[in-house]
Amino acid sequence: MTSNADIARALQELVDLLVLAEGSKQAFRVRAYEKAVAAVQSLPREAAELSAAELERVPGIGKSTAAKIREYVDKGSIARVTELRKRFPAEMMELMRIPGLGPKTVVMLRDRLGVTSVEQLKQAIADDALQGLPGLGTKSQQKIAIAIERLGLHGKDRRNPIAEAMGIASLVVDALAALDSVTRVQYCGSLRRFRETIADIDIVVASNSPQDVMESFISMSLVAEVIGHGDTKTSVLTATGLQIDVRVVKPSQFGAAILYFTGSKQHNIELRQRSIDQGLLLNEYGLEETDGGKVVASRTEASIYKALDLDYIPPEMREGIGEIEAAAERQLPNLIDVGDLRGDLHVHSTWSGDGRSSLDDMVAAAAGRGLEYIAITEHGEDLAINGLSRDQIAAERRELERLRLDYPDLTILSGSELNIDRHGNVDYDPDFLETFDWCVASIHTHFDLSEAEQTDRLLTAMENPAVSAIGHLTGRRIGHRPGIELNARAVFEAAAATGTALEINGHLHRLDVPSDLLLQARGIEGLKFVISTDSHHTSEFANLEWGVHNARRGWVERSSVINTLPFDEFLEFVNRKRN
DNA sequence: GCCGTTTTCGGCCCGACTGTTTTCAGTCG
Repeated sequence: MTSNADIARALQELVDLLVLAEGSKQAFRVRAYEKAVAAVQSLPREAAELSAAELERVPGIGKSTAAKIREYVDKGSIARVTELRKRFPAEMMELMRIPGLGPKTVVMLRDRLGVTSVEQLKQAIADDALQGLPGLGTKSQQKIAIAIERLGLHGKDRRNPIAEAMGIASLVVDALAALDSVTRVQYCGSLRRFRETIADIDIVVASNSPQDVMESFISMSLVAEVIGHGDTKTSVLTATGLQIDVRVVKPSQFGAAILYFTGSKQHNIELRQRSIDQGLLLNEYGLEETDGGKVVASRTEASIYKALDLDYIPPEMREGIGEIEAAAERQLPNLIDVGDLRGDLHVHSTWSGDGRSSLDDMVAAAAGRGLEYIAITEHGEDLAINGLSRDQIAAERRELERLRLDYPDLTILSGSELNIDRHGNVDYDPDFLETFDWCVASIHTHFDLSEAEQTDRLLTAMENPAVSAIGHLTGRRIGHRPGIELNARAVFEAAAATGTALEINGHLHRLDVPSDLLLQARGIEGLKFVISTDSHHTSEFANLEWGVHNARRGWVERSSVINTLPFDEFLEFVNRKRN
């Protein structure tokens, strides 16, 4: 069946083509289809199973888009797209990837110079043919030449794994926060919304001395090149081509500024529309009355949402997929905070071949974080090199006995991270499996099976009474390895039916279950999650926070996360499946 | 193209920066 992701991709191509046809990203038709893409992506049902009439009832999808979705599902292509492809072939679309080149310029280059590919554009620049064209001078020609050289390094569609971006953002935030003239600093953009890949880093600074801030920023050693430098806004590139934008505002405008720079674009548009409807104007400096300009709110994000008669919407949810309507109706999900988590059920130590902190250190770190219970889950014996034999597990359990005496306030479970083989079987035998308090089962091999095979092996693993949770569901490594193919809905329904929790792995390289799949899991009765760190080092208990961010992005309710429960209730969940 | 308890037509978010301009178009977020 055609997946929602497939349909969204097809519509996105239509969006990209229409930008050229309409001459602007802001064209209403472009924006309408853009909205439809987001609607399909966040649809909790399979769009392919809906009739045109049903599709039209989805907000953001009208008569024309509904027909195109049906056309794509039924015929595998959209006539309008095929027609536009002839006008704007793929090579020409490539030109749109060059930073600084927009639809107007791309079309003009074709009409005036016959340029329809990057190679032809390079030749035209070599021939000095660009300058003199309307709106283009020597500088434009130079900038385009440089941008072509860097294409791929930091083009418009370059995206960086969140783990890399988070590290760099933290460096800059810490450096700017240390300045005397700075009162607040916050990274914003897709990083704050906790998207898994980040195009560039946006940082907002509250200060009355913007010049000081900008000078400190551009003198940082990680800055390789300054690409834009104004009174309040500076853009730079790092040596690896990652773009960082710093914007300075007055402390009284900080809330409005971080709201604006956190986005998403669609969320901002909807907030501003709502403002207009209430006779207000919203920009990055504040929310003010349209007539008179009296500022209604600006210092904090919360005050702006309140002034717009909305519940506070956390950054992770600001994607323009219905969160504003939900906030208006007081129907936002009851989201989870990191402080709600009482336990971590996926922890390794050096007993596992890939662990990097000792068992004693891991337990001490967990206790230090104030956790009430943890499961030590070394790799199962089937994982070559890293896994533990039965004898090793017996030996480690003796260590656990000693540690339980040392940490009376921490319940320490003897667990395992089992390996799901290609047929859905796991390590050890049923009798030995019963001796564990908690087992999470994960896929570590055979990433290239078909969707049906992957789904089957997961379903088989979930039927095993010893398997209390499925670890890092898709097995993806963000930016490095895609996840396995799987029928997500079938897996979610089986997890709910068998009483198997799905792990939300908080490792920044994983964030797995991915948030887009979590959105699809909304409304499945009885489905439970466990937010885990997959710690291999004491520092990685911080992954609990990342896991929570990812869960919030997926609108996961606190009540569906089992490690928010007091230990005895958590144990009830485990035993319900075992008995 | 989508949407609507004041609209089925006429709206549709807002501003910074750059390079080309002598007041603005294009791009970007």
